[in-house]
This record gives sequence, C-alpha cells and structure tokens, in this order.
Amino acid sequence: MKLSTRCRYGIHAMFDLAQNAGAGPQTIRAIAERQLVPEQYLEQIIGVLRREGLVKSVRGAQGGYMLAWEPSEISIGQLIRLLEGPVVMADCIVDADACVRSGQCPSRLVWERLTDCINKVVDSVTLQDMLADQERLMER
Amino acid sequence: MKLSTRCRYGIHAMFDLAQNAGAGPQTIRAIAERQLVPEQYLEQIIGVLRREGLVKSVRGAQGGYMLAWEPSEISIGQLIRLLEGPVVMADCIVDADACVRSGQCPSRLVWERLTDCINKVVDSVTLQDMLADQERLMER
DNA sequence: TCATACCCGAGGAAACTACTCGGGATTGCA
DNA sequence: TGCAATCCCGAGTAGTTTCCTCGGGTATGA
Repeated sequence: MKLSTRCRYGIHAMFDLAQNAGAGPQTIRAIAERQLVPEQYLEQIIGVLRREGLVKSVRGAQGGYMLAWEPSEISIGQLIRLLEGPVVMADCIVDADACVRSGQCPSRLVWERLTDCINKVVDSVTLQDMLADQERLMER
Repeated sequence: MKLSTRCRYGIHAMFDLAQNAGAGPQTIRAIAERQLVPEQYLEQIIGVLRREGLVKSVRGAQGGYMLAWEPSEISIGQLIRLLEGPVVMADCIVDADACVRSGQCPSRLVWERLTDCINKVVDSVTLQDMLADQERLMER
C-alpha cells in the first residue's frame, strides 16, 4: 500500500512546474536537480505526463516543460491514476468477471468503500492547494 | 494501488474461519477449497496470521485452524497491515529521515490525509460486519 | 552549424509476488 | 503401537514489476 517512487517523482515534478509557472520552460535537468530525482528517469516519467496532455514541451535549445493547465485544474488524483494506474483495491471493482463470486463476495463492499474514500481524497487536492500549503509551511 | 492476492487470500481465509467459528478446527485443505486458494500458499499465509496471534492452530490428525478472537474483534485493517505491510503512502510518514525535505514537503500533507482516511475505513470494518453483509446478500 | 534541449525504444539489475517442494513434528484413532 | 492426518517450516523458482541507464535520434535558438 505504498505509492511507487515513479508516482512520487511525477508529483514532485508537477509541483515543481507549478512553482515555476510563468518562469518559462523548465529543463529536465533543472527539475531533476531541485527535486532530487534521477534525470533520465524523470525524462521518462514526464514523457507520460506530456502524452496525456498535462504538460507542454518546448523542443530545442532553451526548451523545456511547462504545465498545460492551471495548478488549480490539476488534481493529485489525476496524477496518481496516470502514473500508478487506476486506484482500485481489487479487480472485481472494475471488472465483474475478475472474481467468480463477484455478486456475493462480502469483501467487495469493503473494497468499494475504500476505493471511494481514496478517490475522494486525492481528487480533492490540486497543485494549487499544495502551493498554498507550501506557503504556509514557509512562513514559519 | 491494488492489494496483493496474498492479502486478499488471507482476508478470505479469515472470513471463512469466521463463518465456521464453533464448527471445530478447519483444515487448510477445506479452507483452500472453499475459498479457491492454492493450498500450500494458503498454509504460508495462515502461518503469518498464527504467529501474530490472530488464529489458533490444533496440530495432528483432526487438527486445523480457528479464530483466536471473536469476529467482532478482528478488523480488516489489522489483516491488511499484517499481510500487506503498514498502510502508508510514503516512507516519510513513518520515518522522518526517509526524505530530506520531510519538514517542508507539501506532498507530505496529502499523504497524511490519505493515510488517515484509509486507516479509518479499514479499521472500522470487522469480520463481524462482513458476516452481516454476507447475510444480507444471501437474503436476496 | 552547433550546442542545447526534448524524444524514444531497448535493456538490465534488483526486488517482489505468487507460488511449489520436500521433509519434519504432532497427534487422534484403529 | 503404528499410521494416517495434519500442522510446521525453510528453501527454491518462475514470472512480473520497478527503477533505473544507454545510445542514439530530432528540433530549434543563437
């Protein structure tokens, strides 16, 4: 029940882009250094986010990456689902055929409740919220 | 973000024991057949639960396993933590040294909220609750 | 034109998962 | 007393996933 580092790296990178929104395109190298993430691995991760339309890239010299949306429009839930796969406790939640019992399995109810709860939390937090949290932390 | 089959098998086995509480010790073979779980794998899983004191075993012929507590005293959260490891989204939640930033990392707040939410849900459901759910499902 | 970036597929070591195997230790019962 | 039924346990293993690295291609600003 832990997030993969791949997913955490991705979220850190997106937070970094949110912090530097408006400061022009950010290079992989710069993000990697600030966020302490292996450069080439980050390249791979951010590639996923680009293909899904969450970040824009500028190729060539002076190129780099930027958020494709406002920080308030990007939720942690979106990022987790992209980088970690669907947030689901057991296959039977999405695919009724995955379990022979499906209809009459009592643990299914638990998984459903849990899945709902997790999705509600992660979808309610945006990059904007994290920026605000960050400011509050810095004040002290 | 999916539970391992190991964990699901363990929960199914415990639910099986709850259903058969009072019917004498249940053999690995019987549980495995009812719950559609590989026998030798289940043996391994139930061994963990025994060492942690959640099930009692009776050795020798006519032996088997029984719950060590009432179904109402065993929560899904306990089982998940035993079989899946601590329910924690990032190491920094349990171990401050795991992350250099720790104090000033904004994603930490998200992980904390999420961890709390998940634990609250899984700790609020006991085997007894699952038995009740099961009965309601059977009525239809 | 060239240095600076993004872009991309392949590969690989390490860890983890989901098992199986073989054999030992206990115990009820004929 | 012996034997079959059970639990008990460590080791092994095939397959998958994770977390990376490598090497080279492509676009672009100066």
